[in-house]
Amino acid sequence: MLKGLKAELSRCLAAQIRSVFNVEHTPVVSIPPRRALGDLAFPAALHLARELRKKPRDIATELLDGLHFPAPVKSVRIEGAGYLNVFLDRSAVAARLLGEPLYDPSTSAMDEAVAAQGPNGASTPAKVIVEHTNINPNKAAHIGHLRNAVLGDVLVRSLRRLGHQVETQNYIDDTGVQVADVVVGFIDVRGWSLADVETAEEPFDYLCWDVYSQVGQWFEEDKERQALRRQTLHALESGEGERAAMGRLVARRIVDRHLRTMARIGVGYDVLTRESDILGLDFFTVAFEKLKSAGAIRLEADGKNEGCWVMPLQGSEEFAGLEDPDKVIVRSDGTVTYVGKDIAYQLWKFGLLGRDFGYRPWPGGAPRQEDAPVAGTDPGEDAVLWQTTTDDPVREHPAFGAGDRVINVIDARQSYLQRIVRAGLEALGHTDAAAHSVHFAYEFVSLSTGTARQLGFLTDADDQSKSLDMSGRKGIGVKADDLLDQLEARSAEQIRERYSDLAPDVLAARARAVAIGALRFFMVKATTTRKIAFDLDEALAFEGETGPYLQYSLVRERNIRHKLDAAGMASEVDLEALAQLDSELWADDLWDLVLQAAQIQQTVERGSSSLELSLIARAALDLAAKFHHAYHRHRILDEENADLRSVRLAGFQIFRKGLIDLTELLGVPVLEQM
RNA sequence: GCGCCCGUAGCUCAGCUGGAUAGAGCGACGGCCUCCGGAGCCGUAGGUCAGGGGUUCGAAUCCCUUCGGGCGCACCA
Repeated sequence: MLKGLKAELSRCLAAQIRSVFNVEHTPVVSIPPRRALGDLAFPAALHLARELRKKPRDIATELLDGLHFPAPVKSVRIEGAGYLNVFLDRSAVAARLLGEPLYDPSTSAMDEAVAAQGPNGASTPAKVIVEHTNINPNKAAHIGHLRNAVLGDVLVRSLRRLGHQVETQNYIDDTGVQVADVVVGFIDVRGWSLADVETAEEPFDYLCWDVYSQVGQWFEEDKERQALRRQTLHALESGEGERAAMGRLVARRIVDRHLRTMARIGVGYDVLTRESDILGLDFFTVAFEKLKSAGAIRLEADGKNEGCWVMPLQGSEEFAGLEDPDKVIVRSDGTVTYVGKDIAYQLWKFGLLGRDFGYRPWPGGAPRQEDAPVAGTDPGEDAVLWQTTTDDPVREHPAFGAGDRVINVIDARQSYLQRIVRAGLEALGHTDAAAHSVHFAYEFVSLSTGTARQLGFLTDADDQSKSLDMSGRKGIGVKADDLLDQLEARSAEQIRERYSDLAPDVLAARARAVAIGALRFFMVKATTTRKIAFDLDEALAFEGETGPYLQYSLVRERNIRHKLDAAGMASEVDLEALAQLDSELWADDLWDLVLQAAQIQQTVERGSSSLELSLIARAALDLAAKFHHAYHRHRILDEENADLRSVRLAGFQIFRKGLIDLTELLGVPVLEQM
């Protein structure tokens, strides 16, 4: 909302700098730390000090002489070291903010470089592909997977809000070792038939969680047994026989569970891409030919990689200092490594492979979210969730892949592999695609020592100084659904304390909304470069910097409007009348609330372009905190001065508009009551 | 060994491209419901921003270095 005004004033000041000093400078705009110093600040004089060899304050003085800013600027003053600070007509600005949309597309920082290279020219928005979740379909989702899914989902929401065309993909590695191990677990360890697995009771993902850690131990007991893993892996890749059928069954049932878990928190996808289809449609064969003819890979005749096709990396500075300057793409036994498959997949994502998947709707459709508390996530009854397929593709389907930019949400431990995939694109001459391949790297989630001990993963004898890494193989971790269940139970308990006579379904729906808000906010709040030591007590807290804190602020705001309506008073301000009110009516702390809300577009732009989504969470927190503060200091219902009531109501309306937007991006449900 | 990330209050962390008196939350202590719901608000205590150098009018922020911690550097994904 504020962005247009800032740009306008910035241009104005740039013209003044040009006429006074004859230099080109694009002034930045900030907000002073205290309202007494002004509403906007231009540190231009400080930035020009070196170039002009003058004291900042002297530069500011020269600039101020003859400087004219248009309305709604009321005055300009020099403050501090040489800031040019602007004071605004608060009522006029507030009226303008309420009348305008929160996002101004004309000032949106659309990625023009990418848009211009799009197949349809710069007029269409660039297509961004975001891949996230990507859980191995062999066990229940745990809290580490939740971090991935929530970050990916918030990124998707933010990009869409800024006007980008986004396609959300969830990659299903249904032919990997992890699925193979569970197949071995069912067939060789437990002696189950296909029918046994088909009819196994829910929760199937919980069952597999145990089978997977069981088979891990079983392999440990006798290393010879690992031959079964290799045998199963080959079966999965060829797609033939009972083991392959078992693998398909396990993957289908597990993916179904994962989709339900994610639907619970309002996370959905456009298309599920399956590794088995990448193999079945010979994507790698195509990529392999391209790599060979581009000279990007070579067959090793001797040495430790004898018989392998390798991609040399030593030419690139990025990989300088590596012990082994070559990366194996095709193993000596002829099978393809993960990186090889991923290069083929990445080529498809950019539309550079020259081959496409077949598609069909996911059986049963996209899982619905119960009560749909997360805004904008209910896919609707007729919504189709697409999956890739080799056998039975349908003719009519949306166009998938062929993005202008690709963002892969994968934890930071895989940075090296992501860089090799990018190097592969470069080696094929696709410099643009390589430049637009983004690895959204976040640090992984471990368990705090307290929580690890609480759950019995650590004993008092263990090293208590560091957190415990989760491990599916060892069965160490907190299942996503367990955490959600606990959150729901905890919030139901708290709601019951406040409202003892709620109908069970109303109580359950509210408890779900609070639980989702707490969980999603928790996952986005942390900086992505910081490892989360997951602590159950902290995650279950509903006070302080939490999702429920945001939700509660909106409940309070709603209550004011309800009371105003009940008292026969206006619960919305008249914008024209508001614009005429005296700026002095706005207390500084109330005005802070407005300024914070007015910066949302820039926060979301900065958050999504830097992939630091915690900025969005922090902005929401800051906004809610300012509201709670103003709520206590500036009452509306018992205020006798009608102008003061208007100004306060306007401030709260701007707050609501802003925080509702941020909660939608974060996927934190908004409640009427809690 | 090489590369990336981290080191800020008792604990968990914010501090954006260097800029106006280092901020939150939790925990501790003390206040505030005859109410616009206390999942909230206000206050007190608590910090040589790991150490050392450098660049600058100005450094928690940029550069170098030392010391701690984490992750990665497979014919596993």
